[in-house]
Amino acid sequence: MKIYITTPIYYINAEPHIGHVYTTISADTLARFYRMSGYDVFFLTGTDEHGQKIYEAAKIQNITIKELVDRNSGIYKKLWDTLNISYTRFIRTTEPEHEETVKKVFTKLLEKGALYKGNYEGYYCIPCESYAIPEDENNPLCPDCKRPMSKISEPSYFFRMSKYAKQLERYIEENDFVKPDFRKNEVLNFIRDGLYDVSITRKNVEWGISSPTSENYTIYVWFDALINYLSGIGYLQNDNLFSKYWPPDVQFIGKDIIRFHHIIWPCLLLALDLPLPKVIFAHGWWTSGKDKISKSKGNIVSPQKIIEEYGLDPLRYFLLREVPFGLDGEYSEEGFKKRYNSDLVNDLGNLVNRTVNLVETKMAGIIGNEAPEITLANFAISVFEEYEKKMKAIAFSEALEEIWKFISFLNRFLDEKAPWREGCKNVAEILNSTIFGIRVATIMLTPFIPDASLRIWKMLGFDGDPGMEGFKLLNQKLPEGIKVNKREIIFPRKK
RNA sequence: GGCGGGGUAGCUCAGUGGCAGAGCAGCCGGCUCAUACCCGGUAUGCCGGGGGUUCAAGUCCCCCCCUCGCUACCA
Repeated sequence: MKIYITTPIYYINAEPHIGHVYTTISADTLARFYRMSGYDVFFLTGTDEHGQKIYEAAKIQNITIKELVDRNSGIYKKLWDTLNISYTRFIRTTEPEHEETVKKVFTKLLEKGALYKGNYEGYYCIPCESYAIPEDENNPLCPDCKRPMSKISEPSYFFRMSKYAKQLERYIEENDFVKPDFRKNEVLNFIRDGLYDVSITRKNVEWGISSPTSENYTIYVWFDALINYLSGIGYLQNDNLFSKYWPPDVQFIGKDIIRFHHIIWPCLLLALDLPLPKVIFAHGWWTSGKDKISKSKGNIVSPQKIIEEYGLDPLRYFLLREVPFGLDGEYSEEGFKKRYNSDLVNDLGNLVNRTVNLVETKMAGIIGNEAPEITLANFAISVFEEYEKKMKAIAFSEALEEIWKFISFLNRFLDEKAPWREGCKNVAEILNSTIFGIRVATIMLTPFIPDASLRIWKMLGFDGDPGMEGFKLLNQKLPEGIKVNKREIIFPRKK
């Protein structure tokens, strides 16, 4: 069983922010979940490095383009290392293999008659370097930057997208391709209003892949960028790899790039006679003080700062727990701290700490391997079933809620059994069962908070790594004669 | 303007025509192995407004108000 997961490739002209981090952590968590489920996972991410803005930026900074793209791409790559992102491949659009694939795709589409030469007439925003349709033709302003646009006319290759509208409409109607569900109608309406052909080359862009034609055109960046999902697994280059993983099972995107991914991208694949992705999931935005987080609004949320203060896993946890995946979320320091203290410190951290403490004081640190108490064991099974269902539906916050139901159960279990009480008969059974429960919770938490989970795992005295061994560990009884390690506070209380 | 969501407790939201709910926050008390977890008790609502159907309406129908998306080349 294979699964192919992608993130967008990130445009290196911008500094990575919480939105990039959110998409990538989401994809990573799903990738880890499927790996633990025994799937053969290919997880692709990378950077988008072409376009006029990159060219200008290098000029302004007085460095070569190569220096600029290497440096900025490196910033992303390094950040993903910091965030524990388990990508299979980090693709860069400036790699020769990618550039070659883009040209091959262009040629293939041309041969199939999916591209034709035409003339682009419309409005152009010089500062944005983009074609756009202004709201008011009498006073054409850029929909993006609100500055005046000029009317231009230039030859261009067009992609015959209109031809695939009906086919795409049917695919969307009949499949769970557009996620979340409430986006489905938006996309269908858009298609039903009629699709235009889209221009895919530019005349005046100096930094990009040149078209494999006699004229000197540059392939427009979005076209170049979308092809990464193909070139990343060897399309037209490595047939074994490609046929093994194609089509994508889950593609993560932000809601701002739905158009490209739910319309243009599948049309492109239809033109190439390739099977369409199973799911493209558009997540929401993080806001702060009700505004979209952006540099210009000055309400930047720095992932690095959060990590310095709380650690990586609390950030991963917060992003996926706080908001139902797909909706917008409000970020605030107070909200973060509340989640942290309430869920990670009070519920999970305290459970682990009190249990290990009891094992130390009541059982000299040794855990037995008798079968766990029956209601606990049954609850563990039903929680995992729900968890698995939620994860497969990419409902991260709900999956975490399931885990927390179980963590609450374990805290209650301890309280009701009260193994610290004088004359408590079955201390060993109670504590072994609780440890068994924490072990189950830790395994389920691993895709979300791999580092903290492993630390808990080690503290309980278990060998190996649940991230490597996967969910099959759930069916095993506890190893014999395990001794817990020294107690450590995994999530220190804040303020 | 067109299409589609929402409007229910302080906050986030669940709610199949049949006694208005959960989580978090609050208050009172208990328990206490622990990074104060758990238990018991308690408060809080014109369920956006108006009309209708019904023995019975957050729930179904009609009208209105407010709000948020989408309405093509922003990676």
